[in-house]
Amino acid sequence: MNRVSVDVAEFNLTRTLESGQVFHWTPEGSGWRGLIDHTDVYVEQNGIAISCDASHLEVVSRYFSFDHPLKQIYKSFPDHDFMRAALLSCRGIRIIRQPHWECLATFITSPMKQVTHIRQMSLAIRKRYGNPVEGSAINAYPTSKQLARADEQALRECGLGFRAKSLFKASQMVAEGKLDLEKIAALPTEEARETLCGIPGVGKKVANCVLLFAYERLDAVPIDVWIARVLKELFQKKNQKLTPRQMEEYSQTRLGIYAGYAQQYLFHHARAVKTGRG
DNA sequence: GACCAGGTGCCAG
DNA sequence: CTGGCACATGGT
Repeated sequence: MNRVSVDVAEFNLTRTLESGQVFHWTPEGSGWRGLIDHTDVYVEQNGIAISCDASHLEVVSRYFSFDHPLKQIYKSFPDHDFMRAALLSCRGIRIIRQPHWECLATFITSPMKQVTHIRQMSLAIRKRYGNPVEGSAINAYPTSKQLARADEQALRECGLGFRAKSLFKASQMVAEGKLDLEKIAALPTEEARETLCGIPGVGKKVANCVLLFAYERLDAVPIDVWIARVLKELFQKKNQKLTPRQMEEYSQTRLGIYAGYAQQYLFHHARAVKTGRG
């Protein structure tokens, strides 16, 4: 165990991990512990200094996207009061590069669930089906083959409710090779989205989450209940209603070329305001 | 106990 | 293509 430290401007570890992208990290000491794929990692932040085990630095740098040009991304944000407020309270959040299957599977469990519930289900699934990792209190996220060996009823016991069927079927598709998640990475965004939407339990919103959080499509905008409210706040003219189609259009044309980033800041800020943490 | 949560699939017009 | 509704679970 040999700790190293690197300076990263425009990075806030805690905000990033609490912004609803990823659900299994746990605060420990003055830092955070979690699994990056199968690697047990402990990360700390002191000012702009980020420290972790030397052997993890490469994995950590990629996972937390230290290469994203945050200054440039901030310049691309739309010029609105709410967006400025979101930047103030969310500064330093980076879009994480998650493993494809882990990201897809966790967001299949997300519809009509609060962030804390998604975390609970995710941890329950890891505990029941995932491989143990030495030094880690939680298991690795189970592979598609491991979940395909489960059954719908057992998945329901992890709190999934009606989402159990979708996750089970999706696991089978991937495990049987009917769907190659690695191939999706090479597709243009529109085709990648269509392919993802062919998976049970995956509609536009979940597809966009997966494109943004696992396939590096920084212009993908998941529109959930929170972002729908924000889009109305930003673009709805009074006495007019914003249709889903219009929200989709605005999200693509008015949030800048890093629309996914803008969306993440707006999402987190809107939630923080609501829960009194903003 | 009503209400809401990072929606999706299906069915009717 | 668009709007309405059922679908499970857990926390205020």
